[in-house]
Amino acid sequence: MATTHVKEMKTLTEHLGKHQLKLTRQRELILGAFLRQEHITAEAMYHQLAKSDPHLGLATIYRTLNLFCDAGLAQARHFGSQTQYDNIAHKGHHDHLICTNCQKIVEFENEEIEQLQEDVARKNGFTITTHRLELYGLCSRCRH
Amino acid sequence: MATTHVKEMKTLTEHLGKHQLKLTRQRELILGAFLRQEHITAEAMYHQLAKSDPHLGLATIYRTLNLFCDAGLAQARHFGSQTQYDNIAHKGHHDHLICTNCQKIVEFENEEIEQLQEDVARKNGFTITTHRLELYGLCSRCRH
DNA sequence: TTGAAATTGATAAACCGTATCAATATCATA
DNA sequence: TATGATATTGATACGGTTTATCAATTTCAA
Repeated sequence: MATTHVKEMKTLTEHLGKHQLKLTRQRELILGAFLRQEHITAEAMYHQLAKSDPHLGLATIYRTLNLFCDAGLAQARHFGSQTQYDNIAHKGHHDHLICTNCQKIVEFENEEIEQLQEDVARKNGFTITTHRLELYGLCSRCRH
Repeated sequence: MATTHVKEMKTLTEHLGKHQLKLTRQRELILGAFLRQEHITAEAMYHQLAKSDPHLGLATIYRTLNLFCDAGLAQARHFGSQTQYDNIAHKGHHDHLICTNCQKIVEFENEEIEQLQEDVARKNGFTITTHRLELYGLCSRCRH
């Protein structure tokens, strides 16, 4: 973790410093695990990290993932009854096409749409830091 | 209600007939209230209808809004920790600009973006039934 | 090294939506 | 219109997800 995610680690420590928060073993551990994924739920991470640290509590994972959201490293997305925490770095400019029948997810990128989003934001006096675009429907297989 | 929402009433009764379901006083009442809004939560409707019918149960409202989804009159959308039921008739109006500092939400609609979304979906063999577009950033007041 | 303050783990509680079930309302049929 | 099979309702228990609580522990500035 230490050598591969220097940038994200810096983003986190800067956020911590700015808000009088502390860097803990658990936060480092969770950050390392989080950055390895594109998106994950708190529950999934709980099971995944049980091997590394059997005493790591679920509440700590929720708290930490929410902290990552505050720090701008993660983004919470409510899907069904659960919350997915998206890795901002991995996400980049990928938007999603999601099949509501088989749950298949196709990533896409569209520069024209991004541009129009900027236009909309500017017209309303907003400065965009991130966005989320999800198209729900049926994939070709499930339509039949 | 009776005279203004004839079309939606027909859609509902057709769905009811097709599935051996019955038209009840509660379903009529909830339909009338629902069609007056662009989107609403079950909880909000519960309080809103308490005046018209103090004994109307929350479970009935959930059941009925889900029924409207099945009938194609409504669409459920997970927003924050709650479920918003969108009025299909008003569809296309539920994209959002969200200020990450003050939580202000501005709704917008952009026909060009919608069109491009259709293009992307078609290229990937998808048929879109709904979508979610949220732009996160700072509003003009919070940027300063 | 010290100690004020933040964090943790365990778990209780809150929250949202669904399941259950006896009582009631609907509506096709006679 | 009256009947009765069946769908619906309201009240509430329940289940899953996330947050709040709090004593014990850890962090880190001085």
